[in-house]
Amino acid sequence: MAPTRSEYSCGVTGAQPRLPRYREIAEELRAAIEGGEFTEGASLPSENDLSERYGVSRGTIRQTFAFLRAAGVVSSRQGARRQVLLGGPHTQPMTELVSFSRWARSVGEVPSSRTISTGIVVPSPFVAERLGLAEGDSAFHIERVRLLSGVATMVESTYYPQRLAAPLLAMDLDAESITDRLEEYGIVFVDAEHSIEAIAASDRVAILLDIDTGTPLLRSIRRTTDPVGEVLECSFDSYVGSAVAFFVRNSVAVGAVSRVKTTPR
Amino acid sequence: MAPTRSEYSCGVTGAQPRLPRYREIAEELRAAIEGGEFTEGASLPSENDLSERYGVSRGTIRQTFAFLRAAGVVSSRQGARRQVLLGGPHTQPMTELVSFSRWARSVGEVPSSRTISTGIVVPSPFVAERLGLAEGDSAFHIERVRLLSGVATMVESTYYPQRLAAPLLAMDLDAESITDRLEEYGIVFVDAEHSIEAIAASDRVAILLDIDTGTPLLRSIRRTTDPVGEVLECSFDSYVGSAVAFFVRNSVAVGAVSRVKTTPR
DNA sequence: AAGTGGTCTAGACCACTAC
DNA sequence: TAGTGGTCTAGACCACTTG
Repeated sequence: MAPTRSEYSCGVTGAQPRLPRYREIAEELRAAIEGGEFTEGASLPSENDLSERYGVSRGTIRQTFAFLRAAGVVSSRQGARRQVLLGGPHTQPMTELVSFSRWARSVGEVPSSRTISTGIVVPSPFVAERLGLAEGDSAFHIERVRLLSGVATMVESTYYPQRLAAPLLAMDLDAESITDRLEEYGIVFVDAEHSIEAIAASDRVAILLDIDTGTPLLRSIRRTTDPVGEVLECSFDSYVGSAVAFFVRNSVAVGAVSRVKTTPR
Repeated sequence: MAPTRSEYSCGVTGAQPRLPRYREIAEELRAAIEGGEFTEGASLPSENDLSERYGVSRGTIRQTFAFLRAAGVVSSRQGARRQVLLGGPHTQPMTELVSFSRWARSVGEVPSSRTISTGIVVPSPFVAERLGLAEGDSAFHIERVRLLSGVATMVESTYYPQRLAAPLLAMDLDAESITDRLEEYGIVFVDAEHSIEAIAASDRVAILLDIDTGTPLLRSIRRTTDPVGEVLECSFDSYVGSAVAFFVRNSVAVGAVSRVKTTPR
């Protein structure tokens, strides 16, 4: 039988693209969990309960749970009710993970930045390969110190493909979120790879962050791509070790993390 | 209509539980990708192609891709063919992420370990909370140095609930994989949370790892639970920073990683 | 305009859990 | 044994991309 939702197609409120039904339900459940209606370890209603309650098919409810599970909010095992996996850091990861500004605001801090240098450079082979450039091709480079409510927290050294140089040069790098502004240009970050390691602060970075040389830094090397798979940036983010951590939740079913042996570069 | 697979129920070969069809197909596709049949960025066959080729419904193929996508193997966007997201570190993360031994073998190294201490302790409130213990309750503690082909690579300090003390005491900790052995007891690790940060090596850890005090370490605090949600371990793993990194791939759709502000402990 | 992935329905059987 | 989640089918319409 055909779907019964007469309002199946997009609303014309003009606002946002409207979430699919299974996402709406996911957000309601997430809100209920964060609101304390279901505490950590509590059992959630069954799929049949929910499909009746929301007037959707069981398949839709399963989509909802697949989403919440990937987000690390619930666990499930065959035969038993699903359980809540503690609140933990709330998750809206992709955008927040890529944008320092958005993340900072989401944790209640005021983000700011101090630009150290910008310009066209010929990147190292390591970066060139990740940007998909031929050897000798140049890239646009920005180096910034990022501050959390006034405290220097990270040094960010980012390489962009040349085609992004124009919009980037037109921005006030210290005042706006690059990610937000690029989004207005229709440039969207959809996939990212992060390599997370611990390194010692170089003299240069130590001065920028106002710490001692050799202090442990948490460095994330990130490569971000757009919907078509084109590389948008390759960034080296060095965080003051004592200020930031990465948090990962994974289950047998969903695995996006792995441990790798580093080969000296 | 009912499913047409007459062999729908489990085979009786007695071997392993047999993978569901969608996983079998996923492994075939993964093998094709790793075998170079589809290179990075290549387009994959359409869902209709594959459902015909494998003689399954489109829904099953979609399950296959949901799995591969969560594993970070493929990307997808509405309207276009799915693409291969580079080989990267091969993924069988959960088990490998939890077991140092399995991981070491999977990267072609020989794992070994040197036990520093074992015993019943009253853990810190931080650990007690994570193990789900009341204040003052005791836990079983094991501290080991882990070596990769003879090189000290990590110090592992793990707390287990008391009920695991018996099986643990019966093992030869330096010779066997705890994870593997516990699995034989029917104890399975299904969910894990990792907090990843950079710290400086203490005097004690420096001696154990044969490095200088203050050297950057990559520390992962892990909490692992079984299918019912009972905590199985809380572990502090400190890796020599130059030896190991964590690798994460995430997309807008699947987010298991987040960045957190650390509060000094 | 044709093709592709995204969303949704309705119904079936199975494996496992809990009582 | 009843209930729950896991797997699978068959078919529908939609939003989006590509030629």
